[in-house]
Amino acid sequence: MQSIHKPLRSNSYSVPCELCSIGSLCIPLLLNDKLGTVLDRKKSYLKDEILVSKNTEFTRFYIIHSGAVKTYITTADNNEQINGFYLPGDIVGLDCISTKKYNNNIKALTDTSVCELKYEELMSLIEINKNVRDLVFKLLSNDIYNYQKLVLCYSQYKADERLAIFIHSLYLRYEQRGHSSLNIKLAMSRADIANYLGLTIETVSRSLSKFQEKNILSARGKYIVIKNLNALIDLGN
Amino acid sequence: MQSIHKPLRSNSYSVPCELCSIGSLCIPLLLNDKLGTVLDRKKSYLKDEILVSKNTEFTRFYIIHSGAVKTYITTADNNEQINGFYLPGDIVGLDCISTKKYNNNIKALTDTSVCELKYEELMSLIEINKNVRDLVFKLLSNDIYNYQKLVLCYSQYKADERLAIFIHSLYLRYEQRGHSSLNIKLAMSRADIANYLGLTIETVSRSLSKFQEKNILSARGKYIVIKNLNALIDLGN
DNA sequence: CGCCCCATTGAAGGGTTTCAATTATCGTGG
DNA sequence: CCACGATAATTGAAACCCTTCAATGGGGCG
Repeated sequence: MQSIHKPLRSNSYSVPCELCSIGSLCIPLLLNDKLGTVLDRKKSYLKDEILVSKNTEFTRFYIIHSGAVKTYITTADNNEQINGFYLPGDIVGLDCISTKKYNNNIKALTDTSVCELKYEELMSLIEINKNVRDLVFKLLSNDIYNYQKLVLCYSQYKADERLAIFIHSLYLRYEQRGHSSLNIKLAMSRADIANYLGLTIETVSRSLSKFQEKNILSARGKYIVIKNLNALIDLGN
Repeated sequence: MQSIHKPLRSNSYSVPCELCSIGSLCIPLLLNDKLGTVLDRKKSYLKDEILVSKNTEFTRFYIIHSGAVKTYITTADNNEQINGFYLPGDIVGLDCISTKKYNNNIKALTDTSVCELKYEELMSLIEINKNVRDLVFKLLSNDIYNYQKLVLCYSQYKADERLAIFIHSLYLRYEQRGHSSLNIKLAMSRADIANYLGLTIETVSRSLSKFQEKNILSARGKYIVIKNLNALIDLGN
């Protein structure tokens, strides 16, 4: 069974540089001569490795090339609270410009390679390149918009609806990065999904089972096949 | 009874210009000669007046001078979903840079006066003033950070805790704007609070009653007096 | 192949919502 | 200034959804 899914979107999924959120404004492409000072390309981290600890000095953004990371804080009672999953093409750290510190821990969900983009050097680049400036504004603003949608998801929707929205958003995110497919390989565990959605593992599992009974999707471990995209969208209102 | 509270923080509460989120970088202060082209100061709106409708072209930010506004979308089933309250000194519209459209409706909660800051002109100002640029980056980044905290609030906390966090955050926001006081006049109704926190009116009301039984605060209509700030903070873990 | 972890499923309990009724507050006009 | 009506807020009881606790099943990795 698994062999049906595995080739469709494996852990080694990555975006070509021109499809990442930096897009055609990738700093190395713009400034070949500065390559290496602004951007350390393709640094690798192992599954469960911590890229960044909360409250350490903010020095650089992380742009996911392959794999995936989660951002989370540790609450007073030593629980994890995940507030973001980042997939290939995504940029991590935009929330840190104001605080100058990392507001979250960043941990690799699988083996992950990233481009590391130094904050200070990006800022100096902004001064001499209007396109880079506009891009960074756009990325920041888009991040806010995404969080607004997440807030909406939490405060308005029930468990089934939240999960439907979550899976659909994963579909859309892959699509935006040029991987339009009804077959999704989850980078994160059920526990991570539950935590992120403000639910328990059991509830997520039960909702997935309901979706399968309704023939909306099939879920087998980390492999999800969307069988009725419209029904999935409807569930999220 | 009401007369005890009313003078403490009335509807006419406003921040002096140097305490708003724009701070010492207020555009009119920086560029006296450009005043009027970049910023229309102190436009007034009546209670319940809609400043902006969702999906209209994004042209300007709104900086609250006095009063308050809420941002919200209307869901498919014609319900409101509030995702932000903006108090004097706050800036509205940062999420619109990427979409070039307003992502939310903006409505005045009370009679409200705002500074209207044109987007295009702010952008040209950014090119010639590094401080303005850094400020805008900071505001954007801070907005992301705030939404992260809101997401945390939703997914991790129960009704009592959410409400405690909400009231405490109002206290902190007034404090940051130079109005440090345990007496808070709510700009929004119970219905708005409930909607924002993902709860029902009844749950909010019951939680408030519990807080009063524990002598943590007193709530009378829109007037709240925090009687035990530490206990309130503890409730939010 | 076997172990361990992750995921699934079931049943009971708790918190929030829903529905309903009452009380309080605000704005308006006499 | 008080009275009135309309709106907002509070309180109660039942229903529902999600969580919690517990047990079973399955998949991945050494």
